[in-house]
Amino acid sequence: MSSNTQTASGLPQRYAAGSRDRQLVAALVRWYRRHRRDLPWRETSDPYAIWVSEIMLQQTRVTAALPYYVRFLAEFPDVDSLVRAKEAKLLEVWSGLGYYRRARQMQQAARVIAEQHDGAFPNTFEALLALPGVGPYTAAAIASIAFRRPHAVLDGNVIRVISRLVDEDGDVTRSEVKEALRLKAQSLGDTGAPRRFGEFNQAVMELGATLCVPRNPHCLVCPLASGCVAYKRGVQESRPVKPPKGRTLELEMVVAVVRRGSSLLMRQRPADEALMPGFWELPEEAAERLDENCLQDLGIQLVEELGRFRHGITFRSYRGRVYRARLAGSLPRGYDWIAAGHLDKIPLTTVTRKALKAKLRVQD
DNA sequence: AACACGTGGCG
DNA sequence: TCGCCAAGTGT
Repeated sequence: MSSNTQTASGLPQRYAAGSRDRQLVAALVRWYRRHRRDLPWRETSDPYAIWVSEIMLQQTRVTAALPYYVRFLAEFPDVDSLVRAKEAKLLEVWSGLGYYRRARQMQQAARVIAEQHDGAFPNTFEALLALPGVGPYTAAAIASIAFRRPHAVLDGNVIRVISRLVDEDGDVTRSEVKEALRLKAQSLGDTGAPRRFGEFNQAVMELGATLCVPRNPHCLVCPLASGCVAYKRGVQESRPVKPPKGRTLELEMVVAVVRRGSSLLMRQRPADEALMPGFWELPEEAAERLDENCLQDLGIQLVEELGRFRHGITFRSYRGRVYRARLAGSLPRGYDWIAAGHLDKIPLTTVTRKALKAKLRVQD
């Protein structure tokens, strides 16, 4: 499959491959070897460590993932330690990185590896794809980087680099267009050494992350410039083509700081909650419009505004206000008093971390 | 197929 | 400030 330039359905491939491509790929790999960033997951051949890095890098920048990667591997150095990890510890280590489902899925995958693969890391694209949290991108990345198998990755970087290279003008959110780009990436990688496909994949991604960036790409120093159709036509800034985004929904949010001595009123989100299960948070309410009575159902009366913050999730944008508040009735269901000194030992939602930070700013 | 999921950096 | 978007996956 890897060297097949036809689609499974027998459709003709969309972009031609030739000896020109081989030269471009060679130039790209030379550039990569010279300019690649020193990153810890590039210094290991341990499939487990490479898997951890690939999961963390999903929709996440290298600079954001870096400290988490180091901490995670120190805390959970192998499959076995991840299987045995306490959920609270896992979430604490992941807290702040985002997409928290990834952490739980990693533990599920670790269990699958321990139980169904006898602890040996799966080493084929198909077996990797079967792991929770591992999709086509991550399976191809691990297969090529850790196991030297010839599978092209398709991520945001590859989409950008290849769509510019061939001047793809179709909407890259469409699956047919993405598949055409993936096939082109595969055929490019197939012009090089099969067991170096991982290096090719990383070279394309590194190019996308550092030179072939969304705005103001550095085409003058790009190793692919001589073969880049979009650059030739001067339309590189207009590739890839994506549909316009819908408008974001503006919402208000109120967060209450209720103190008892040096403790704060907080609740742990239920384990079956869709959004950030198991995380701790201050009492909060969100709606289009909120007044000072908004937390009365919990018996909470707002006293004084302490600070403001903003928070956005997908298409929703929250304007948050933090209030000093007091508890009129008894302890609301699901709530507890948490010692302030304990806050750095439990996983907090980002809204709560932002609220506490906004409050500190005001009180300083 | 279209959405939801988090967060931070950049122009 | 604000929108874009980053080494995607699951539903």
